[in-house]
Amino acid sequence: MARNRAKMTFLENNTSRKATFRKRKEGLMKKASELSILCGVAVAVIIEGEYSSVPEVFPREDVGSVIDKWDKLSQADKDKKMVNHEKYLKQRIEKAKEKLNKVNKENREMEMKELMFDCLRNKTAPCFLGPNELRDLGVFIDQYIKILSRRIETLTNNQGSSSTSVVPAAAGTTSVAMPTAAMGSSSTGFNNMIEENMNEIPNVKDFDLNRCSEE
Amino acid sequence: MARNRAKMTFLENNTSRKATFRKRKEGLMKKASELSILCGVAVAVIIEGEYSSVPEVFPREDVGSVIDKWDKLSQADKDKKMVNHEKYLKQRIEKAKEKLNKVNKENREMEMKELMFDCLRNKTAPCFLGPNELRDLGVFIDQYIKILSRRIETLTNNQGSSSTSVVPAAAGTTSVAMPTAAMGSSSTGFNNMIEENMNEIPNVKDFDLNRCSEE
DNA sequence: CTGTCTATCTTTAGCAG
DNA sequence: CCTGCTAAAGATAGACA
Repeated sequence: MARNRAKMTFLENNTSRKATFRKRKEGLMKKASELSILCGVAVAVIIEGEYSSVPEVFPREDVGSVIDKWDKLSQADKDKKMVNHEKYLKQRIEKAKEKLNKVNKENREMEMKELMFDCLRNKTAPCFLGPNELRDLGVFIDQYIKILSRRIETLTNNQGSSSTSVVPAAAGTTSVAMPTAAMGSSSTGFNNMIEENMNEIPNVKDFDLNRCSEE
Repeated sequence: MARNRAKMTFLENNTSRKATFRKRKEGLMKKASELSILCGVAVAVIIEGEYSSVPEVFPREDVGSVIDKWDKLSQADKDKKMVNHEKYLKQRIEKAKEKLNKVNKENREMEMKELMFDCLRNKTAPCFLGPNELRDLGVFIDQYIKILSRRIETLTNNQGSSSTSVVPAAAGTTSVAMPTAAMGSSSTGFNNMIEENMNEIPNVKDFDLNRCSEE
């Protein structure tokens, strides 16, 4: 996993597999050692090598004591803890998918936001938008206005004399059915609010899909 | 091990120790998983947590099969493989020390080389050198000249008409007792040779001592 | 094969919500 | 307690000696 990102599959090439085995075994042992030292816990690592007839074993007084404790557990406890590799990987895939969905959602939101502010700047919606996109944009703007309204309400009610410059009470909770049209004639107060928010248009986040395929 | 380098000791702070434990446990499991996949070997990791009553266990069909194989080994094989943590760390320290010595040696050599070429440039030895340093420098230059002579011999004997421009046969194998004096009146041939070598004066290498203290 | 180098990729300590 | 972020340290694949 350097120079060029390798995909996470069995290494067919004999030479490189063995080289990788040696290197990564060292790395794993080191990590185990560090975890053991930093957190004061016993750690045992057993690697059943195709390269060494005898399993490679890591640290801690003797591996036996750690193993013994494992052996003495009830079967129920073992079942609970003994995640096999496939389950482990499935768990990781699930987590990765969740993250992917979340980031995709965030991306969509941000694109919407950018689009919305573009509309405001040009006083019209981009001509490349289809009916579906326009509807989605409308829904998004509705929600956005609601959020802004709620915030305005909170701020005016709780701390009317706050130093934070907030637009008094324009563009209330009215839902905008056809937003692009509505925005073309928005009030001055609303425009001020827009100005303030212009600065915080975030960039579309990136999400590395390879991280999913790797796990 | 980010932002600021932490020393490798038990984490006294309860909160950060637990946080580190969780993070590093995940990391260790991931590494184990990867090693298992890439090299097609069975790997078992058992972590006896102070945070979980039951040991944390990693992958591979069932950990039991890996453990069983370990259990079935002869005591002799076990002793051979069952390096305890202290031994493991001592081994690493040994290796680190060897590396340190090696790098120190290289550094000294390179400093000598630089010094030598400084002498040649200025046609005299730096005034800050004590008798011992001068003697060491003399010894070094002796050796250097010998190496050069040997190379010249090889090249002139084996490929006298080679395209490689090499000084014919100056500054033979004569040992220089007081090198700085001798060099002040060196032959033109030798000076040419020096010119050629000027380009390859290497920088003094660095060696991170922290890497030793950490292990 | 065993060790060394280094450009890249991955892990993680310390913070901020 | 947990989650997410990020700068910095660590790990390592591929090439080479």
